[in-house]
Amino acid sequence: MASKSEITAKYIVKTVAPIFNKKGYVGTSLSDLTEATGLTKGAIYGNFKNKEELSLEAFNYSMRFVLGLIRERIEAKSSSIDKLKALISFYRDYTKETIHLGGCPILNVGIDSNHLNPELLKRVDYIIQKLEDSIENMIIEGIKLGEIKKDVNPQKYARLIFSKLEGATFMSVIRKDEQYLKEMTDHIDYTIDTELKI
Amino acid sequence: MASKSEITAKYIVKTVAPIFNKKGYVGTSLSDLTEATGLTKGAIYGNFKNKEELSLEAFNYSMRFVLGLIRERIEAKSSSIDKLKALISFYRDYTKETIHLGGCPILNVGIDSNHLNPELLKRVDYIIQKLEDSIENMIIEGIKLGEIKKDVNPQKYARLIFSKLEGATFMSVIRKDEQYLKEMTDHIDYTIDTELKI
DNA sequence: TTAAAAATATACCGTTTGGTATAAAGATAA
DNA sequence: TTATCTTTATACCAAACGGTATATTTTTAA
Repeated sequence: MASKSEITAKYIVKTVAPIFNKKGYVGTSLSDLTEATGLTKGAIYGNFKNKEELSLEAFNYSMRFVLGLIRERIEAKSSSIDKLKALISFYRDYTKETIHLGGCPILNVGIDSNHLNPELLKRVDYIIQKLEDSIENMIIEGIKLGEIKKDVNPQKYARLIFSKLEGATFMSVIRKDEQYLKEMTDHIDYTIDTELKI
Repeated sequence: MASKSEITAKYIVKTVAPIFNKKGYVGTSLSDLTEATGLTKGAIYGNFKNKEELSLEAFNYSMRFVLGLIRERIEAKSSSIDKLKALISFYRDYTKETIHLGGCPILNVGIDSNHLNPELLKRVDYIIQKLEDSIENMIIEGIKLGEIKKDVNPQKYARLIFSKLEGATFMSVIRKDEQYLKEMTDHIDYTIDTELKI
């Protein structure tokens, strides 16, 4: 059975995750956190060492959420091409899927931590690597199973796809225009059909 | 003749631009600014209304710098395809070109201002639109002059190209790996040759 | 039901924040 | 050289910052 503080800790993380994601680490004050949670500093500092630890947990929470959605979509598919396209399809509605988080945590926390919080940046780097590896492995698997052309460079292709997705996400989020993600995901789908598929 | 305060104002903007770009608006304190400039609050507030105005001027300065470099490269070329490729080529070394600014101001200030500073965000939006229009016009010109296929959608293509460039920039900056920008610019060059060029 | 333990609230700390009023210094023109 | 005007430095302000010690409440287990 979960203790009281475990429940509180989870509640805090869930509640403050969108705030850290939107306002950034320095932009988020303790009073933002107490106001949003309805708790006091005592409750927060009883469950977390300091603001930095909480912000790291908040990022982890946001990423678990996003990665969970991605995993769901991918695991529902069997072939490599379908898995790849399921990932792309997820990003087609990415702004809607992550609106309650306040945008893409990779983008937000990546930029936010780049010159201010090396530990958080390391975590972002790790997550990106993980996602890229996942794309790369889909392609490798596709080649093995004869679904994808042998001369495709899996790592290079994974990097390109992920960069494109993040770029379109940035544009859609900043400009409040889904068109960027729509067109980019269509474009990636097209290249999968023409350049990857056998 | 430039007055004393005009020179000082320019010096301040130039000096603080990389700080705002790296640390963001809230992450940059007045003491950061006095320390970097060697001036006092009196000098700064004698030349700028407040921190917000200065941060806007800092972003404008950074963008003038970047746009100036781009313009240089593009104006050296005559054909539309060459202009397009000059822009792409600029982004190939984008991290090096903007390292003293502390990364891409569009990316940094875009994310930073998105949930905290609507006015700055509007300015970022305007700059993006301007750059996209510039790409779009190159393509339109290319179609007119018979260099680029007629069935290409200039606006759509401009959005795709710019999103790709920003995405790769993000990845290269965050992961400290030029490979993303190298591969992406190669890829865009390739699509120009295969999809645009007649 | 009660005593111990755990979790939360309150009250406070020194420091830093953005900003300003005023004093001092520097430039300018007569 | 002097008086005026502009620019910068100094000294100060209230408010907000992250964080902590302690008091109070709530949960837990006997």
